[in-house]
Amino acid sequence: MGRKPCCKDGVNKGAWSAKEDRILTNYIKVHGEGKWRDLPKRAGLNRCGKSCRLRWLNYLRPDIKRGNFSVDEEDLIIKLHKLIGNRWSLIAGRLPGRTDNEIKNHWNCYLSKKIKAKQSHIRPQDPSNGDSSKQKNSSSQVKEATDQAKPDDGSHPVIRTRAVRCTKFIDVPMPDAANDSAANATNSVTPEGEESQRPSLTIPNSDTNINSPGFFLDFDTSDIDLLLMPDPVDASGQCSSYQINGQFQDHLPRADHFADETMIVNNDDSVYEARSSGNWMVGGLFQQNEGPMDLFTILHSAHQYF
DNA sequence: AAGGTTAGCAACCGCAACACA
DNA sequence: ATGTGTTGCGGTTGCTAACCT
Repeated sequence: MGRKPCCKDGVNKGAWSAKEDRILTNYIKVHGEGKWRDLPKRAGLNRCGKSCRLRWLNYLRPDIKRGNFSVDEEDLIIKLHKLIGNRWSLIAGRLPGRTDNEIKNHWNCYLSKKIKAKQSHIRPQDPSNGDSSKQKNSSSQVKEATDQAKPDDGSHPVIRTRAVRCTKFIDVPMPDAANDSAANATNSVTPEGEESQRPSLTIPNSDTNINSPGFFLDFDTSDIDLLLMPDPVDASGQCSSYQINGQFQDHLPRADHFADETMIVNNDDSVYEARSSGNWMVGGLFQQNEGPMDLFTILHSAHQYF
């Protein structure tokens, strides 16, 4: 047996009337969002729950910003789209008041073409591509927009982000011998009886100085093969060292910083996100001024304190 | 003025992830 | 551990107004 169909026959489809909007808005004001499946019946609407949810999230929500996209918003969309592709909800999460649907539409109708025009201005059209002035149907336009997510050289394909919640931040005074740490990367057992400086345990929050020496704890390292933290030295977003599967690399394939210290990093087969102010972290740059350090070594050292 | 085309927007659909029993 | 229901996401379609010929 399959599941019950979401929308029964006989429910209203298409554009919402002002009356339906009013009923839905009033209902959600009183009862709150959620339970979308039952909502139409309880609210007295002849709509399917999915349709109600969409109408509320994309149109009726009071915090939705209407009107044209600002230049800053467009820049951010372009930048984020370059990094993470068609992940509209993630992009929308960084544009307060904008919905994923609105951003997607704006991209498909306007931004993708704007970028394409810009690129063809910089790079003359490949003659093998045929006559670019020919009309294109809407599905091929959408496909083009989707393909914009793929870098031209194909070197940094975006797959998807993984996020791991961490609950502890260890503020560790870096040892003076930090410059030895890279060499000790695979063997950093604190000698018996040697008094180590005890790190202070804090809960990461918006005040956590991610640039201070230290690291996040309490996430499953078995599922992480790239660990990064924002480089306090290099504000351009280019990090000078990092590791994948325990191997140090010379240069990050690509990295970017955002105002809230989020960093999304592409490498050959993964995308990771680190967000310090939201207590989220997936990997991150592992770089101290004195030189790169092996995260797992530090984690091992730190675990002795817990 | 009329018909065709394009752009912008709202909504639908299918699928996958998640939650929960 | 598994099955089922719910929710969220991204792709796509359809409608309408504006613009063009």
